[in-house]
This record gives sequence, C-alpha cells and structure tokens, in this order.
Amino acid sequence: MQTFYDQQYSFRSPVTSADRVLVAVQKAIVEGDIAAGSKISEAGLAKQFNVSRAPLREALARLERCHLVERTPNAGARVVTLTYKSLIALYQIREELEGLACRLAAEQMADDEIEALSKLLEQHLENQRVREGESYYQEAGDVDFHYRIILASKNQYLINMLCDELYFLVRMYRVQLGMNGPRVSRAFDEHKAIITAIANRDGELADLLMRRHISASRKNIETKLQAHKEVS
Amino acid sequence: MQTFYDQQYSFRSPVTSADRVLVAVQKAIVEGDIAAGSKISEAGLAKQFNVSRAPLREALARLERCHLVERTPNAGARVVTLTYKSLIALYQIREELEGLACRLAAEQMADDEIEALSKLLEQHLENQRVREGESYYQEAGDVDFHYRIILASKNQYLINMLCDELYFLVRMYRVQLGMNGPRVSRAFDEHKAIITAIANRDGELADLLMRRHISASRKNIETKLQAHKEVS
DNA sequence: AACCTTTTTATTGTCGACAATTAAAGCTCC
DNA sequence: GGAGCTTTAATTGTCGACAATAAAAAGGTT
Repeated sequence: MQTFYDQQYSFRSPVTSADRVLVAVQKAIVEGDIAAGSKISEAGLAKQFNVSRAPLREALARLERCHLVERTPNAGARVVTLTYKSLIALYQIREELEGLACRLAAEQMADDEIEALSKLLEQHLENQRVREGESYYQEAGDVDFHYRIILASKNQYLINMLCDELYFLVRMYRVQLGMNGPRVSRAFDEHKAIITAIANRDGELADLLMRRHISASRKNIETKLQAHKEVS
Repeated sequence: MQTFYDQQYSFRSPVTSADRVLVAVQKAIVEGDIAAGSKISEAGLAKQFNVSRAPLREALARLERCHLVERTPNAGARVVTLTYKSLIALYQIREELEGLACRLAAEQMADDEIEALSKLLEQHLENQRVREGESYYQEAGDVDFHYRIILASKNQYLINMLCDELYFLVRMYRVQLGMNGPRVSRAFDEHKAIITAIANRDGELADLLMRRHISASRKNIETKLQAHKEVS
C-alpha cells in the first residue's frame, strides 16, 4: 500500500543519494530500529549505506530539521528521546497550526477536492472494518487525512513546517506508542465531522473540531506514555 | 548596540566556520546585499568567504531551513523573493504561533522576568524619543520584545520554529520594506498592553492582543509592499 | 583510592579533486 | 529565421584524505 505520507521533503522523489539515505534513516528512527537516545556515528552510517560522509551529513542536517536528531558542534548527532514534555510541546503547536490549516482548507478547497477527501475517508472505513484492531493502517489513514488538509491550506510555510518538519516526530510517537482500541473509531468520527464542516465552508467550526481532534489524540498518547513509563 | 537577535541557531555562538558563513550570508540576504531572487553560486560564495564548499553547503542547508533560499537538486540555490502571498502566509503562521507563545508566557514567566521585560520596554521608549523617526532601532527593539516572549514560552519546538526558522524572514520584510511613521509608537502601546496582560496572568487576553499586534504589523507592511510594487 | 593532568584514540569539520547532472552554446535541418 | 538535436561548458553531488576538536585511556600526585 503506497501511502501518501511515504514521501517527504515537500513530496519530491529522492533523486540524490543524500535523499535516499535520509528516507531510510528517517524510517529507521521513526520505527525505532535506531534506538532513541543513541549516538549516530557518521562513519558507521555512511559505511552501512555505502555512501561517503558528505551526503550522509546532508541527510543528518535534514534529520535535525525534522527534529529526529539533535546535533552539537564537534560532538555529533544523537537520536531524540520521546518525553512527556516534548509530546506536550509538539501537540500544542499542532493544535494551532493544523487548526489554521483546517480553517484555510474550508475556505479554499475546491468542491471536487472535498469530494475526494470524503471518498478517501470511506476507503479508510472499509479498511478498518477489514483489519479490525490492526493499528498501522489506521495510522497511515490518519496521516493521509491530515496531510490532505494541510496541503489544501495552500500556505507554503505551513505545509513545509507540518509535513517536512513536524510530522515525522508525530509518526514516531504514534508508531512507538501506538494507537488502538476505541480511539481508532472515534478518530474516524472526528475526521468525518471535520470534513462536514469543511464541506459547509464553516472554517471556524472546522478549526475548532481539528483542535479537539488533536487534543484527544494527545490525551490518548499521554496515557500510553504514562503506562510505558511505569513498566520501564 | 549588541541586540538580542543578532545571535541565531538557538542562540549559540558561531563555533564552526559554517556557522560564521551562515551568519554573514543571513545578514547579507536579510539586508538585501545579496539581491532577492538571485542565484547563489557555491564556488563563488566559498571563495568570497575563504572556505571550501563543504561548510558553505552546510550553511546553505540552514539558509534553506530558515526560508531565505530555495534549493533544487542539481540546480542550486536561489535567494527567495518577497511577495504578497508569502507575506500573508508568513503572518498567518506568526499570529497562531506567537499568540500561543504569549499565552504560555503569561502562564509561565517568573515575576522578575516580567519586570525585566517591562524595563526593557521603557528603555526602548527612551531610545525612540532620542532617535525619533529612525526605524532600525525600533525594529531591533520590536524583535527583542518578541524574542523574549517566545523564549518565555519554554516550548522547545516553538522557540526553534519562530527564532531559528521564521524570524529571519520576518526581519527581511521589515528591513527591506521598513517600519516607520505612526506605526512605531502604536507598536509600543501594543507591546505595553501585552505585558500588562501577561503581568495579570491573563493568557487569553495576551494571546488576543499579540494576534492583533501581528495583524496590525502585517497590514502596515502590506501597504508598503503595495506602494513598492506600484513604483517598480 | 580518588582526583587531576597528560597522552592517546576516535570522531567531527574541512579541504581539493573527480563524477554526474544540468544549463548554455553551437550545429543541423526544415 | 526558428525549432530541435548535439556538443560543450559550468555547476552541483560525491568521494577520500587531512586537520581540528572532543572523548577516552593512561599516568602521576596527594
């Protein structure tokens, strides 16, 4: 299943070898294959991907940009660690920016775009029925949904910030802390309500609903993070 | 006058030569010494700063990060051009994010920090009286003010996005399109009202006032941009 | 044995050269 | 003379090696 969000960097296909490495390392960090908090060796990763250090450093710079690694001069890069504080900070920003995106989308989306988004949601519903309980496809669907609305805002900076700089971190929290149980179906309903508001060209309501949707999602992850902390 | 905003990259002093080049080129672009829309030659700039292309490319990557240049694979980097559309997009985001920053600051700033910020504003007022009509110091003061509030939000991502990724572009609009006339003194009054709201721990009002402040600033630049376009 | 200093090692930052790609110039053909 | 193709030139992407810095190990002192 080729999902929308598999691409990055404003949705260009990887042309340079730095792009390829970036995509691979992004995926590895998001999915936890490279442990959170671990140090990244430039020479090591370069060897692993059969490239020189130059393109790898370019990739590292972009990984820093999407907040997946933290670099300190002359000391190298470390994979970020997921914390409660970071989660709150991230979702505070998402509420504001995706709320704005939703409002702009309600004002600017073409009728057929709204129709297409509505159909996409129906597709996700099918998938959910078929794969009850399996969380990954739902996450992909959720990300797809948010991506579409962000793109519909037509705000260049907003698209860049959310899709390129913030969403990999969001996915990292989701993949590593999961989304499942009753939250999945509730998220669907919230998506549907948001689309309805957009279809009615009610930007204010769409904004509000998106903020609540994100807030609910945050609370869900918060509890998982809490449970996760208590175990370890 | 050493101003607060002269530093960058989360306020670390430039240690590597890529840092030095970055600061210099940032300044050159913001102040229009490197023309908007012009192509950047890696070899040329590298020679100009007496460094090799490696640190210069690192600097370019960060310039792209703060939206001062746009890079396309195998085609190089171009300095961004200031447009009406871009201005609107930028300020839409600023309203949301700085509004949030203001709300968080109202909740979290220590009493002595508020006191210090209030005193900073008095200092700016002195400066304004002395240098009536000269816009640069006012801008520096304005940027100082916004920086303080953003930092007070204590939200790591918010600080990074606003101070590292967006504010150079904001400064570019200000420096090249200027802020002067009655807007200067009005901005002072708005700053004062915002501090008062923060001192009263009224986050909601502080949020609202900051949004209006930014909106007013946008309208001011809009008219300048309009006039500028009509001339050229 | 713990602490500080010095030496060693490893890692990051920088350089110059080469390969790959794109943009420009020149040529051919209509 | 202009459109399309070919060749040339210029620019970007990548590589391996060296220099500079920081972390680790060894040594000495109290």
